[in-house]
Amino acid sequence: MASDATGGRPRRITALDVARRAGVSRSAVSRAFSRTAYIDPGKRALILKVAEEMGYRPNALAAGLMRTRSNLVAVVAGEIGNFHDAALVAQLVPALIAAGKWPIVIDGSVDAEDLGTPDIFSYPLDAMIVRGGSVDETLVAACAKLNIPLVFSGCIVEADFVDSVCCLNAGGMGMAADLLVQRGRRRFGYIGGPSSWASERERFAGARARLRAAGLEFVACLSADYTFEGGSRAARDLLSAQQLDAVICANDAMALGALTVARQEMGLAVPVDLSITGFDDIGQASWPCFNLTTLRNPVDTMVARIVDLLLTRLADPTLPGRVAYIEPDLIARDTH
Amino acid sequence: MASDATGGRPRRITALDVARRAGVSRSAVSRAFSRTAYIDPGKRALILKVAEEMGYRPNALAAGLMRTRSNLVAVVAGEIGNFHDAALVAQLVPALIAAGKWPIVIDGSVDAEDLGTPDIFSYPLDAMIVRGGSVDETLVAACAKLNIPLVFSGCIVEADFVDSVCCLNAGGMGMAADLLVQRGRRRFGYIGGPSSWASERERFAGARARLRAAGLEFVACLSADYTFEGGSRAARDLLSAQQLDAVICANDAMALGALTVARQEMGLAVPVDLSITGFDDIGQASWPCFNLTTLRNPVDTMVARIVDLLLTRLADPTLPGRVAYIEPDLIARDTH
DNA sequence: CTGAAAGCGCTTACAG
DNA sequence: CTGAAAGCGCTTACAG
Repeated sequence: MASDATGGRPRRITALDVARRAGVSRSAVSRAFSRTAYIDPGKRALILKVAEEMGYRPNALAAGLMRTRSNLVAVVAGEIGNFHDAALVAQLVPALIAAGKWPIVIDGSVDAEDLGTPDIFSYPLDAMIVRGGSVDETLVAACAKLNIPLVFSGCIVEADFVDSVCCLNAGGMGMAADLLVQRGRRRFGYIGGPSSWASERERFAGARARLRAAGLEFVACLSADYTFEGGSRAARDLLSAQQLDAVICANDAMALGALTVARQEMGLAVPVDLSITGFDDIGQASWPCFNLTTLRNPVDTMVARIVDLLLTRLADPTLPGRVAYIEPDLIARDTH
Repeated sequence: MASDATGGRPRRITALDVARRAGVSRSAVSRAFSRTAYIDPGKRALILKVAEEMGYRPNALAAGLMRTRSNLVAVVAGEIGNFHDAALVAQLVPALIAAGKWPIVIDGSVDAEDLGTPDIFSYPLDAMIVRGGSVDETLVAACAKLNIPLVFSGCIVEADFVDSVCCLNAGGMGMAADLLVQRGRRRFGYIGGPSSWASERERFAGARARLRAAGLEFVACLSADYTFEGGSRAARDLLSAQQLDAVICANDAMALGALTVARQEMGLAVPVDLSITGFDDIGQASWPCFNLTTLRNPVDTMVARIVDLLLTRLADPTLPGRVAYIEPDLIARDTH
């Protein structure tokens, strides 16, 4: 490795280093690493061999300066502690890499406004993928200004350069409500998330609409934070204040908390005395100790749609904003 | 935004665009965005205003060509589906960003060898952080050749440019074994992970050593895959073949699976008939339906150590390889 | 098929 | 305090 005048970290091997050692021009080295460029096969082999020996790789940062693509994609994982969001990111990462894009993962706490702090928009991103139940207008504005395509997952954004993939929340929750009504439940409680989230409002509206269609209203509604603990607290409050025979929860984590409180603290038999449903079908929902009745919000389909929207938009940036709807499936297990 | 000759995506605004509009040189624009450079305050304000209007940000890729740092750090998240590893990545991401580094997250499946596929080493990474129970020699060799500092979490790597942070696995499992021996257990089973993992071998050895100190040996050992389902299967096999009064599991996910099988399928009362312990103290371990006795492998401490090792090494790349050991805490809940 | 040259967008001595 | 110039490491027309 080449030495460094400052005496610190040795500098990275460059194409010129390889060119000198192999007795060719830097252009030849560049061509040896290019799929499309013309170069004598024997010469290419020699260059690749010397490069391998010296530990040379073309510097993607320098190459990116010439190309129109950086292959860098920012992934904003709003609630990375949330089981379902974590599963999404876990599957999205390999899918992006397989598509030749490197995911720079960011948690929701990063402030897009503050120019003084590290700024992800310093990088010429190919695109940004955002997971979240609500739209961060600052992000959308920044992407618009910088002309960075945006893919939203979790809610629908209306803008020219933005694509969205979104679960049919209302329809899904409607199925849960229908199932419970049909089973004979009449006194419904609801545990939701922050009503600032579009996805939350859709889920609530979907459940309420189907209850109303059956001539029913929620007896009580509480909003929590999409966590097991939040669902536990909400269920404790709800079930001690009201006589209920069904609790519809806006996601699985809260439903599992509610289920645990109902059984262990309230001494209720689920599903004999009480029905509980969730949303997402996270891994834990199918654990035999829970066997939660829920709606599958399929991560694999979601990831496939996101990557598809991303690649087609990169291929044609002039495309109008598109929305991919994802159909949730009712998974009727043992808690309804 | 400037138009593009090719008619495709408009190109990004450059310092020259801003310079022209503001009537200054490109150097001045560059200085306006630099903390250290001298520039007239009024001129800086003007430039920043024009830049803001035009949506300009210095391109980190071009800037990185001149600097010694790219601020890009690769995070290899071996088992991103694993609850404990997922929690680690979830906390590591904001910690790195707060330290001014952007995490490019990679799943373990990415092949470091294959030059044809997308190659993370094309980017001049400041460092690489690897989470895993075993060492990928290919990665270590690649980092050595490219002089990229490496921080390992989950096992110890002996090399000049590599720092490791590692839980005291043997000591932790020893505490679990001691607790159960002291409680009067005599017929021990063990559910471990792949024995190719150093962490797995340490955990097993730690438990066995303390059993032997009490004159005991494991009655039966099985190795699974660190998942709830794997732990369930192993427990089914173990408990139907052997009469056991304690099962030590190498992680929490497997312990929760084993606990569920013991109670629901085998009709065993835990902790009356059988003790079960885990390792990690993942969030689910404290759910009231489990209340698992386990060893806390503290994610926050681990993340703090990783970032600390990273920053000190970047400050002085000549440092010898260091190891930060993390003390696990016995969390005695209700399953022992 | 090849090398010399221009240029990608930035930063940083260098003169002034 | 400022601008013109050199240079970071690469790619890509341009002549040959």
